[in-house]
Amino acid sequence: MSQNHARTSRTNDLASRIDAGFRTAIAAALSDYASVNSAPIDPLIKAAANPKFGDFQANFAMSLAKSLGKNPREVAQQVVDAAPPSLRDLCEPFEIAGPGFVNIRLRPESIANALTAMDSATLGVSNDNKTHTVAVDLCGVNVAKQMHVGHLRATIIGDTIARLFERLGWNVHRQNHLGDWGLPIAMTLAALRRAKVDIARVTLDDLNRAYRRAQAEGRDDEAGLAAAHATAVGPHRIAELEAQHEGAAAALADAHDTLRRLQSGDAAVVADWQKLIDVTMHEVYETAQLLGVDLKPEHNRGESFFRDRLTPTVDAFVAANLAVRDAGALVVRFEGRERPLLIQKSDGTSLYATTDLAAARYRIQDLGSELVVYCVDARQRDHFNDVFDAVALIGWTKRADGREASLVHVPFGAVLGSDKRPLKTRSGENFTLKALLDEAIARGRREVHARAASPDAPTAALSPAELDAIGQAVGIAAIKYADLSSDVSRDYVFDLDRMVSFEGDTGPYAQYAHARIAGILAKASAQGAAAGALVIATPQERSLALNLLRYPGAIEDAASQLAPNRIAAFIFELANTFNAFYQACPVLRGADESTRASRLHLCDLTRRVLADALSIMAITAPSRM
RNA sequence: GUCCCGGUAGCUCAGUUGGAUAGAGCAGCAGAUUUCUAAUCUGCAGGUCGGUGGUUCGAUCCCACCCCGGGACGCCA
Repeated sequence: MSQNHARTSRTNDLASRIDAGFRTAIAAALSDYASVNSAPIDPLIKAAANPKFGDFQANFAMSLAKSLGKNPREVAQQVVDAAPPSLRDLCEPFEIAGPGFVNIRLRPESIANALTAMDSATLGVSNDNKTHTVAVDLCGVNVAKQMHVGHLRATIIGDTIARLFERLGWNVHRQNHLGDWGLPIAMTLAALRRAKVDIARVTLDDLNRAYRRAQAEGRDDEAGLAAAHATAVGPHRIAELEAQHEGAAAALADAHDTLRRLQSGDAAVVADWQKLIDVTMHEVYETAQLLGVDLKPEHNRGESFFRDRLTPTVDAFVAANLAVRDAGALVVRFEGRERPLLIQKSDGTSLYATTDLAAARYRIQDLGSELVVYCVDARQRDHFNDVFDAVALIGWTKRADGREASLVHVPFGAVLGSDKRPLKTRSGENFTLKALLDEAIARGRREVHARAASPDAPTAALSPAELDAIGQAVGIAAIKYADLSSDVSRDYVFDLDRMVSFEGDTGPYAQYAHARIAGILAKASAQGAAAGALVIATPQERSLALNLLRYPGAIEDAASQLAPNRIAAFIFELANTFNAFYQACPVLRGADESTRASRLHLCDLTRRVLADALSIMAITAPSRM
């Protein structure tokens, strides 16, 4: 995947100030030479590969020296000598090492000052004040179908990306592309109406069964019939299959008729269809709430929303000479690609690509998005590749203000069982999301209750209901963190034992670090101890402070790369460095007053950054656990 | 057959426009605890970065070919 999908205004953090300082130094040092290159030279500032090399390193000298035909260490020295005071004041004297690396070590005062500057409501994260707009396609449930693990990913990855941009001050449009139109819905609807079921009173589970039954009924058993003839089974069996075939044909005809009435606005059918959606969405919203996901009716932009835009979409491609007839269907062809994009079936009706094209146009030209993010299963990679190319071909990536929007698919991998096959129940069915979450919550509660049983546990005095609430937060965090903490495009094996573990790179580990800090802060508050001026003295304080300072950059990187795992990696690093600090640096006992005040300040900042980062993934951070 | 995605420690995975000795977690081993919550911390051990060539001062990263695994391929979404 290509890198920067979103341009965010870069924070004025330490790394940026070092970067700016070196740019100035390079320009000054190089003014001696005839301009080698008109482009500004990137000082290539990185976090140091190893603590013994300092905090940051600048890697510009090697490649630059080559183009100048000079010795890299000399070039590095010349640049270092030209460092402006703004840069020199920040750092200890520079060291030139190896082939020409510049090692940069921050002065403790610089760290304390930068951290003090970061201590605000924004925590140093930039805010674009709604000058950018993004649309995020998420969730994408199908009406009358139970949510399964695939929807878990489309929902929480989408929600995290949406929250990430909200945190950066973007205008965010959540788009729930419901499967609420077309033949599958009509089949279920027809079956329910035939059975005279009161649709408003059924559960999603009932609907799910009706959906599957309708699918099975509607399956045209031509293949079975042909096989029966070929393998010479008895006439009785063939008659049975023929009857089934006729039944299927009748069900299908009924479904088509229902679809026609739905599409032409038949009031009774439309009313039942709406009930079907209501029942489905009621449970979807419940699940979303359980997951902490911001998903509401106003985010619905399902297939039905685009129904009147389908014909104009097809017409536009025909008018632009971008679609051609092929075997009765309309296809868009691409240069250098065998695979075409079907935008109209030979019976004249449209299909999913048509809706996606209409939706892309809506998101860019009606909503004004400069970026449209699709959180959809990786198996639809080719499909979106084609759709995006088609949108570009017809020029719909151009926004009202003339700027180009980009469309990006964030493909996510499958959730696998321990057999490395897509997760299934014992009976071979897809796991419903609800079943999965119930199990995780039960596990979280078990862990929390077990620990509260110890008399000196901080949770010992809590009521069972309070412990249940914490346990639920732990269980949900376990699942969400596991899902979001590795590159989302990859498959992962669902292993509840690992996820719910309080050790290692897990949600509960992060929550635990937060609870530990909250415990100290509560105690400090009870003792009347207050945070004060920061003093960075020990290696653990330094490490914690530097990690805190990385927060704004981590958030910006996560956004520009649409990579939730970057947030998780930051959280894990921070929780780790905090725990090391906790071990080595007593806050409330055995420390003089100024040390205590400084460490309390570090604790307070760490807690807020941790809670803020977790909130972007919509993971709750309990104060006790 | 065409195209897409992946292959890094026993297992699960990071690796941010090519940079110093490839990093974590789990599992294993050795330590630390009358705890500001040990759900923790410190240390040890663990690698032909799928393979072979190429580009480069320098490659897990870029290019070519090959091997293995997964996926998608016109009227489902």
